[in-house]
Amino acid sequence: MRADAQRNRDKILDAARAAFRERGAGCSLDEIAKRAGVGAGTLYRHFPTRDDLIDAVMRNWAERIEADSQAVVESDLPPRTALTDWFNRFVENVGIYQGAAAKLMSAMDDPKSPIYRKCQVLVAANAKVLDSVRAKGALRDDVDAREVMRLVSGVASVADSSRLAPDQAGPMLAIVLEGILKPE
Amino acid sequence: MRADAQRNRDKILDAARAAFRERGAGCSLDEIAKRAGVGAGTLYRHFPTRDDLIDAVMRNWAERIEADSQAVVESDLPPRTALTDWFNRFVENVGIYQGAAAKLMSAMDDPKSPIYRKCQVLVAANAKVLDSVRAKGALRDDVDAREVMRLVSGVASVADSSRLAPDQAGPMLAIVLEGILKPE
DNA sequence: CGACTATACGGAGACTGTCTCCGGTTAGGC
DNA sequence: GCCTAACCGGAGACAGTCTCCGTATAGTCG
Repeated sequence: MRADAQRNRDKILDAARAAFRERGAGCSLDEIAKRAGVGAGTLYRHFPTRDDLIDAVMRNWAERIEADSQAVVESDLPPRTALTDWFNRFVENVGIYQGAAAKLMSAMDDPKSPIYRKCQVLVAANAKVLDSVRAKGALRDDVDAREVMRLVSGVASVADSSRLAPDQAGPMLAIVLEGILKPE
Repeated sequence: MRADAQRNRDKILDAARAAFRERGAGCSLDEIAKRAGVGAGTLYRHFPTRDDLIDAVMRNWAERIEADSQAVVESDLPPRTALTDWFNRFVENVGIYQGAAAKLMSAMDDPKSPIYRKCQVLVAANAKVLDSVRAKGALRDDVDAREVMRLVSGVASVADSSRLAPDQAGPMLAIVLEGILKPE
C-alpha cells in the first residue's frame, strides 16, 4: 500500500472511532470523511461498506475479548464468579459504540458480513470459557455455547438500545447464569 | 374525523401492513404512501413518525399478547409448561415484522416513543403471567418481571436479526426459564 | 535527477428516502 | 346550493449513500 494511502486510512479510522463514540455506529459516513480531511471517494475505496469500517475500527476489540476469555480461563475462579466476570466484560466490550451490539447480532449468522469473522472469534472465546467451566462439571448438560453467545449478545443489545447503565445488565446476566449452571 | 380522512387512514394502514411484512419495519414510507394511493403529505399527517405508523399497525397486536397472557394464566398448566408457552408466543408475536423487536426494545424505556404505551401493556401482561407462577412458589425470589421482559425481548431481537426460525429461539428461552424457576 | 506509470485522491452529482409546505379540493353542516 | 373547516397531494428542500472520472502524486527505473 502506498504511503499516502496508509496515511489516509489511518486518518479515516481515527475519525471514525471518534464519530462512532459520539454519535453511534450509524453516523454519517460523509461526515467521517470530512472529519478525516479526505474525500468521500477515498473513504469508500478503503471501506466499501459501513460494516467494513466498523470491522476495521474494532480490530483490537476482538483481541481484547479474546484476552479476557484467556484471563478468565486461567484465573481458576469458581465457575459462578468466572462466568459472571466473563459475561459482564463481554457486554461491556460489545457496548462501546451505540448500535454495535445490534450489528454484531445480525452478523453472527451472516457469513457475507465483514464482521462475521470477528464474530467467530467471539464465539470461540465464549466456547473456551464455557468449556473450562464444563470441565469442572458445573454446567448443565444440554447447554450449547452458541445459544449462550446469542443470549448474551441479546442482553448486550437490550442494554444498548435501552441506554441502560452497564451494571444494569447484571440482573439479566444473573438469570442467564442460573439457567446454564447446574442447580446445586 | 371526516369520512375521506378515515378512508385514507385505513388504506395507509393496509399498505403499511403489507409493506412491513414484505420488507420489514424499516421500509420506505413514501412507498407505502404510493401503494396506498395517497400523497406523502397525507401519510405524514396521519402518522408523523415511523413509530406512530408502526404503533397503529400493531394495535391488535398488543391485544393479542394480552389475550395470550390471560389464556396462560387461566390454563392452570404447570409453571414450566405455562412459561414455555408464554415465552414462545411472545417471541412469535414480536417477530411478525423484521425490525419490530428492535423497535420494541428501544421503546421500552423511552416514554417519548409512541410505542411506549404498547410496551407498558406487554410489561403488564408479562408481570401477570409471572405473578401467577410466583403464586405457586415456582419462581426464584429475586426475579424481577421487568428484567425477564427485557431478556425475552432480547431473545426475540436476536431471533429476528439472525433470521432464526421461530423454534430456534427455544433453547435460549429454555435457559431463561431455568434461570428464573426455582431449582427442584 | 527527470520521466513514467500504477496507484490513489477528491468532490461533483446521481440516487434514495424523509418530511414540509401550501395552493387546491371536498365533505358535510346549514 | 353555499360556505368553510378539514383534508389532500405532490413538488421540492434536505440529508445520507455511493460512484465516476479527471487530476495528482508516490515510487521506480534509466
